[in-house]
Amino acid sequence: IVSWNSLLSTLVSNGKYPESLLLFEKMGREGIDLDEVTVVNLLQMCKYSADPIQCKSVHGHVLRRAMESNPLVLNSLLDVYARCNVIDSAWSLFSGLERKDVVSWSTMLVGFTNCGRPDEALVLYRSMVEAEVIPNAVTILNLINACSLLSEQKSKWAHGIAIRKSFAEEVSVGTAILDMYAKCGLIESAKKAFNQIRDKNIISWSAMITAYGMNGLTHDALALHAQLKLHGPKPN
RNA sequence: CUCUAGAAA
Repeated sequence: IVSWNSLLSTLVSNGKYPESLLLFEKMGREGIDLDEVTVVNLLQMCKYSADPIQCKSVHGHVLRRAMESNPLVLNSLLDVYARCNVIDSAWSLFSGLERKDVVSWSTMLVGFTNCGRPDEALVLYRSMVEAEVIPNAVTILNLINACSLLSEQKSKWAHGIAIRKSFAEEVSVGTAILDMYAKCGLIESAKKAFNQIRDKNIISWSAMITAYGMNGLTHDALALHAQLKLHGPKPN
């Protein structure tokens, strides 16, 4: 089963969607028992093909095999529902969870944001705090993204949270903050956020460069690009 | 030896 799973996993991560489906059917024919790893791999493939029907059928397997206790399975399922235009299914699954971890909450947060309901993402964040779940860098990142769609006020509020939890100098969070300000046209704030990032990577640099570009500061964009070539990080 | 959420373009 482990070798089947690892084969399936490589197919899925290379985007070989039809091939993985074939492999899956073959597993069925050979009488291989699906375990939770198989299911998670299948869900990954559903999410790249954004296929709610497939997703339902995998959900069926989950129920049939009593895998509802595996958080990895549930969280992947949640994620797939959340991005297959069936946010409501995601929500009802989420509400039914007895044990929600940071990943469940964060997944739900992105779900709302991607569905164009960032206000509900904020409401969700508040419930998360009430539930005393500790947010991590990913959570904050998603919160920032939600706020960047709302208002400048909310954005600053989210930035404040990032600072209070000392996530502001984390690369990924810092880059999100930078980008958020860039989209509001607050180029100075974006620049400050950029400078506060500890270990800038390619993504932070290119975010800053396009930030200048978006605000018509072509000269600064080019200057930064030159600096990047001098002492910027290597692509990774 | 296999599995879940996250940032720029």
